[in-house]
Amino acid sequence: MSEKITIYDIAEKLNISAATVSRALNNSSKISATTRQLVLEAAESMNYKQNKLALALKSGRSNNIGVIVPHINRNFFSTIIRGIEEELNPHGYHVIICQSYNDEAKEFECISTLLNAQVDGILMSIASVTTHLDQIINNMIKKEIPMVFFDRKKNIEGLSSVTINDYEGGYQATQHLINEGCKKIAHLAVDRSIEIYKDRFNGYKHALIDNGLDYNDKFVFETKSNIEAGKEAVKKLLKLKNPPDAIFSSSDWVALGAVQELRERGINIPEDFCVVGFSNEPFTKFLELSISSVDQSPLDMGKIAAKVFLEQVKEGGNVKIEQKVILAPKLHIRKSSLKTK
Amino acid sequence: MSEKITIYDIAEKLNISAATVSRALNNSSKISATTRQLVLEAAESMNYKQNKLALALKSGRSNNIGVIVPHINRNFFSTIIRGIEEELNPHGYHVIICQSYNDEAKEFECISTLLNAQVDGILMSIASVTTHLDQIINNMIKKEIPMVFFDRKKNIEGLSSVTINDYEGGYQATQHLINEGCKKIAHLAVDRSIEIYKDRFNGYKHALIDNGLDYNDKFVFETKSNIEAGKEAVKKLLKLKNPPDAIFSSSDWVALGAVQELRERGINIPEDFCVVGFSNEPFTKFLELSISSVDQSPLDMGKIAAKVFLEQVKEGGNVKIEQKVILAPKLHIRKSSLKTK
DNA sequence: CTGTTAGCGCGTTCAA
DNA sequence: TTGAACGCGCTAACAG
Repeated sequence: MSEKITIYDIAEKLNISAATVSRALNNSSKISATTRQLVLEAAESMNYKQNKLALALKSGRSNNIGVIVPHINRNFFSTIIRGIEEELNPHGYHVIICQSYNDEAKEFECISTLLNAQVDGILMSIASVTTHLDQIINNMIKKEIPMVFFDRKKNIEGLSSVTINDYEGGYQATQHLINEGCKKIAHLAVDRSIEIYKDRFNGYKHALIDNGLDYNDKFVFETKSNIEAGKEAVKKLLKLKNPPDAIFSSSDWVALGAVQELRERGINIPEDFCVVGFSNEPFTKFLELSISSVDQSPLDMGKIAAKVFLEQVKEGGNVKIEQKVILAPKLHIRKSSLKTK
Repeated sequence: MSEKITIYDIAEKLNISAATVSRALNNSSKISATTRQLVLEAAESMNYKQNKLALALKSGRSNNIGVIVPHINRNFFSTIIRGIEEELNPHGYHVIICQSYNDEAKEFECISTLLNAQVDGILMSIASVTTHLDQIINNMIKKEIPMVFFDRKKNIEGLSSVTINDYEGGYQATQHLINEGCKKIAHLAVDRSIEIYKDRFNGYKHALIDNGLDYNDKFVFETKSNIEAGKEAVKKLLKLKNPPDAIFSSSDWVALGAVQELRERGINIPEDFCVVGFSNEPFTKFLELSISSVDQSPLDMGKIAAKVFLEQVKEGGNVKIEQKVILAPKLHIRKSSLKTK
């Protein structure tokens, strides 16, 4: 009864050709209103569903687009994905998600997988700076499969990206700590071979310099992006002869770990030590000791990345548009860094 | 150079037929070792990639499976998805994710979308109890497209599900509160038309009865699953003539809102009021006032759901296997409900 | 306005 | 062991 219904089935029933059915279904102009009506009704009653696969095979387009993120279970990334979906679904695109787990090899697999699945484009946040990526991206450019980076990008000619101004974010966070009276500000940087973390670090560094404070190598660590890493970093920092009185962390999770370790040692926040994180993960807000953090407006980032992709395909691949959208970061000041004035 | 390479291209190069190329690539037995070797080398050098779309059109299988969850940005669901991926990727399946946003109509769209995309199966957690679902699921059964429920299921003959024992979870949480000396335990239930919430409620109710405590309708609210709803619920509960001294919430987010509201009003937790949540979201653990919660082992749930799906397709649709896997919940006791003895 | 034909890329008959 | 032909379901080109 509900076996696969094709346009041939409905053509047969109506004693017309499959092509006519196709035209009726696709709102072609070259068809009479009556037959169109007939076809539509028949299709409805027979519970016809278009086979997207055949369409994809025919058109060379799958209407699927791939999204690659390091981790799906970070609010930042899941929110970006929501933004992408909200923008793309109305245009008939579906989103296939892969996780790179910040692993180069896994990321390579993700791209291959998606390309095998014949996606019409890839929106991604890179796991790391890899040379492998170069050749695969060259292939994509030749095949005219758009790739759009969000958040973590690579600078590749012809490819668009949507990022925030991470330098500015790092600068704002550090300036805020300085304004609060912190003199010895440490920085926990994650992996500075990735542009965003490098930029945040540079923002931090230049804010120090611009304010006449010393930049100190010993105050900067690269860590994993998790709670434990934050705890470890604090342990190391407090062992220094002249320990810091504040931390600007490029990761909220690291910031959280730092806060936990500091409190465990009886250090008062924010009176004796201030902490600022990055990403504005929801938990930073609802902790009793809420953590200041830099918001990256992930929903907008996702939506804009999707829009950039749509413009790319709209141009039919003839016009190469390379957009570099840079969003403004927004520092949310909370208890962890706000000394009562 | 890297235009689309088909088996015809490599057939032409080798002066053989496309069929032979196909055979070589698919490890057919009916081919000589030499030609196979030749084909494999040529394919490699020409950077041939199989067109999965054509394969899917031909075989009727896409190697994509759809996953539908209410929200992607809940750690519980994103972890389930990770479990599904970890289990399914090695078998060549890719995962397409859709969000139903707990909306019936949207959920209906998700299923249609996925079926249109010719997925080989759907793993889902339902948004609500809908009659629409029945007919669409009947179609899937006829078409022999497996559907597996996880967490939020519907009881439909022939369909498998992976859930936890929510009744037991509710019972454990409530028993724990009773053991801590709480006498008047309220329950925040989300939507009891959904089985899991009904079961948790029943576990709560029977724990009360089994311990000789009164069950009181006025102590049970249905709320949305967010922080604000928790705050509102507490406001209402505290207005009662004889207010409760504990809350068992079916949602961690609601529990968090409740805790926030209670503390805002200067009520001591856990001394004067205990709170237990459900889902074991990460934040429950790292709050300074950590919240007790019932863990649902989402990673296992995802993996098992995937395994159930794999067994289903392995049987080739001939054998109907209906599995109802029920995992054990695990209560994690934290500060919000542990009175110092 | 409608029908016929062809082809998207693949696997799988049926012959040879 | 290999090749030619076909069909999966659809749309686009060309006729009529």
